[in-house]
Amino acid sequence: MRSLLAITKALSDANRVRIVCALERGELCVCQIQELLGLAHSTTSKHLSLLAAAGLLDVRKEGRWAYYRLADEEARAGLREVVGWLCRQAAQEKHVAEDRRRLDAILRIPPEELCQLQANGSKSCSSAPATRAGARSRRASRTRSKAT
Amino acid sequence: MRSLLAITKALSDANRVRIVCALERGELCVCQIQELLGLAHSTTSKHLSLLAAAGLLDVRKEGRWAYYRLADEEARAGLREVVGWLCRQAAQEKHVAEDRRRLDAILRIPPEELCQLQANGSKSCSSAPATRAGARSRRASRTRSKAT
DNA sequence: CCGTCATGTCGCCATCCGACGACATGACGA
DNA sequence: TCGTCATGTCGTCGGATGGCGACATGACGG
Repeated sequence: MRSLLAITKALSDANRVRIVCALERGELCVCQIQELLGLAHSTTSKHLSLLAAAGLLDVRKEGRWAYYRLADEEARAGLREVVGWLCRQAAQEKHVAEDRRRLDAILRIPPEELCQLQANGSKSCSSAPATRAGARSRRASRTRSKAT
Repeated sequence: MRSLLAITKALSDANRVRIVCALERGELCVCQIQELLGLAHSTTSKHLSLLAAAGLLDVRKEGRWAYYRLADEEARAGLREVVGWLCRQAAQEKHVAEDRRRLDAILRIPPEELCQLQANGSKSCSSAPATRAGARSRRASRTRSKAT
């Protein structure tokens, strides 16, 4: 009952379901997920830790950055089955469809830019992609140029 | 996100998972589930209501008695898939295996007897089936003889 | 080394949730 | 009709949980 409940409890929160659905499209770094959810980074980190502890997510650390993705070994415990069901159900909810749109916008912003904006206190930079965010980010894109 | 979260939240509690797994063997009346869980009847009733509200259970009222079973229309919303996965995962947990044993014992006690014992304050009559519970229940078994 | 930065952890607070007892409801039997 | 009985509902209470800010950690750049 331990691990089973860990999984069901992990999937019983709206923001965590949003994370899982977002990661179905591929791995994301913490700041991108934070931007998608619109939560404080501490809260985001806690959700990610909880999902990872339940075996649903894997982490890949690269320097100061952390990339989360759906666990590769899902098939082992039959997790892939539930995750697939979850995302299929979620796809019918408008909230998740909205998230897909927002994620598209977020992915167009370089992650370093995201972190800068988040540090500066601007809460929803993804809802204002019209600011030509990419322009100012040329400067900062040295550090992580190798990462996707 | 509404109904999806209702389902995942409903399955995020150990006692509710136990209920779902127990009902995989067939419908049960409230007093039998209450006895299996060892909870107050108000708590049991609340759990059942929550599961039914999420669409996981159906109720069948017969006189003063209420029988709960896994929802027939699960296939419609793809619920059967999750319930199947849940019970398969749960079957590997010793808690649920223990529940199967206890449920066997409970099913050997006439429901009216169960309710009498519960009303008399004896908490775990299923753990003491050696009292020849069936003997005294001959008197009371008129009312519900047609059920089951 | 030292500052900066992305992330993780901790402590706090508001809210949610599961547990219970007490009472309400509706059905059966007298 | 009236008491009894199985179940449902309500109010309450304590613990769990999600949210945040503040601080710790470890990596990069100087």
